[in-house]
Amino acid sequence: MSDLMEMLLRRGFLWQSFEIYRGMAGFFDYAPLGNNLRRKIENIWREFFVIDERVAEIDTPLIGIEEVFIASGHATSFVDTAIECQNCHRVYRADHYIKEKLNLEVESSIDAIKEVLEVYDLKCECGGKFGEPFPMNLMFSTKIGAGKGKNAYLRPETAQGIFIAFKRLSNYFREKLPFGVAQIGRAFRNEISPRQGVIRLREFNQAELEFFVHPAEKTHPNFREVASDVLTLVDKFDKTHRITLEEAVKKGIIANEVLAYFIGKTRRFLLAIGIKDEKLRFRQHKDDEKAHYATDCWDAEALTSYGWIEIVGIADRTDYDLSRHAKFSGEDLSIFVPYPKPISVKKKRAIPKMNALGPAFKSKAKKIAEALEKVEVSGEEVEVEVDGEKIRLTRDFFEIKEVEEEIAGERVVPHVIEPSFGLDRITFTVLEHSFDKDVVEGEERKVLRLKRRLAPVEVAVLPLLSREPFTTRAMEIVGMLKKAGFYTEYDDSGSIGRRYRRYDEIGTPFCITIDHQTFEDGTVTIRDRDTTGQVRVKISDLTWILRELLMSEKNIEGFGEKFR
RNA sequence: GCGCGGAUAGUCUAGUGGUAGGACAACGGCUUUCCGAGCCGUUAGCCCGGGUUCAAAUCCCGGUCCGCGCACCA
Repeated sequence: MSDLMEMLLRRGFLWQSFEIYRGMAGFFDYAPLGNNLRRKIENIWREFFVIDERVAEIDTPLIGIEEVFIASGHATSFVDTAIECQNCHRVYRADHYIKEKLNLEVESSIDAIKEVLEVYDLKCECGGKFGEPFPMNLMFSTKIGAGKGKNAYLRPETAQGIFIAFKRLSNYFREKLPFGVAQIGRAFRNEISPRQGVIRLREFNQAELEFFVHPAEKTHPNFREVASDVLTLVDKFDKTHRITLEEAVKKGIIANEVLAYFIGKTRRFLLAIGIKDEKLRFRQHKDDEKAHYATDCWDAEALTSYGWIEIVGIADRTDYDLSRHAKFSGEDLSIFVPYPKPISVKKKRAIPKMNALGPAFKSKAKKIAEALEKVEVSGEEVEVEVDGEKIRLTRDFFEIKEVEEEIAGERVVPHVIEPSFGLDRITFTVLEHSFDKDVVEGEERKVLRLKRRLAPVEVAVLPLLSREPFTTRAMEIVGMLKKAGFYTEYDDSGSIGRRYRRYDEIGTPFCITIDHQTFEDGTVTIRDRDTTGQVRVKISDLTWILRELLMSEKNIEGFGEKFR
């Protein structure tokens, strides 16, 4: 086990779930410190992707009814049929293997695969025979209600809850594009063999933003803010670019400005929580790598002890999801977009002659007339559809009149740009990029150089001596700091040096020490985790000084007299 | 899922069939006090199930979990 993993376990960042029942792969508990860290990361994410944008956050059920995932495509592309070679035991996704070997599109059902295997006598590359095809269901299924119940799945991504609520959401945003909807929550994938600790989980935390834009206007009002940021891009041809976002869009490396904007914003967010720029890159998906819904997709990848791992996916999902849900639900999920100026067009319209229609069509005449008024006329005859019946009408039944019509706008199905964050991987990457060792007074120390804002314990209060009156005074200060809202710990166990190390290890940025001088002039010292330097400040100033220090990365030396 | 290796206290680890030991950590006490000091004490462990054996942490089988390789990761 790495030094970091050992510390995370021992000090209470991450624990294996179900440990007393011997555990289960793919599940982790967020222990007290890890839980606090992840929550703080989530809150900074909110600042970047909700508060700072035209974005609202919602929370939808973790359980989704079957219809949702049939429409979204997960029920077919997520529940794959697998085949295993009985000789070399390699497992393939059956439809992929058949496509590759036979160039045959095949339905991913067990029966269809079985038939293809028999008819074409398909063998493994090693020459071995395949066993019975079996389902490889990546969604957890369940039933809602008693008895037979209704088929349902635990959501494999948070996004679908947003698409489903689209009508309400577009109304909430007063039908004006662009807008975005965010959701932070759990998602579930029944991975075949999760490995690599928290990198691949069966239950994981996502922060997703669905940003809806006009398909013809993939621009973002704040693009200028990030346009000149320089970053590392690896395109789908594996070519590495070190360029500004503006250039990347201009050269067509990134398909559009919204995508580029969120790539830039994502990078700024990741840097703000302490991920190292030199260990961060954005990699474009190759054409065969993309999900079933995406046209262009960029992953933020971080360099960790597991190599480069995907921590954020930024995809242009186009109108795939909204169109699918529109089709499967029968609801109109488009949005009316007015033109800057109404366009006037000349059209030939049919004016129904009721005195001819009436006698000829009796009770249907009214409906025919209504249908007739809606169609555009091109020739001498016109066809209308009434109650599923097609009726041809000659000029005897209508007159033609040229009219000028104003068209105020059009209905469009928005495209969606989706930055999707894997919070567990991000939290882990932050820990890895923050974990450090240095030497203090000739001794190696472990120190977690978290951004101050992220520290799970923000301040530790330490009486220099573990006896009166130091302890009581220290506990009073703890009470004061807790009331002020700081995550505060009190600790009088062991020598002062030992205690400093304890808090260095978990990334606590500041230690307050109560010493002899405290009782002479009402001051204490603040010790900085990274420099181990100390300044002496008045107890009455402690709250505002800590608040200011924690919100920034300012040097403590500006806040008091240097002590050591 | 397959193959190889592993699992002993909170953590790290010694222990080749016969009394499970240490270090660090934690906790209590004494002492000391501004960078993992010292002394005394306490808590605490053989992954689970089965088998072989008079006797299993140790050998065998199965499972679980962890690591690595292959596969999978829409």
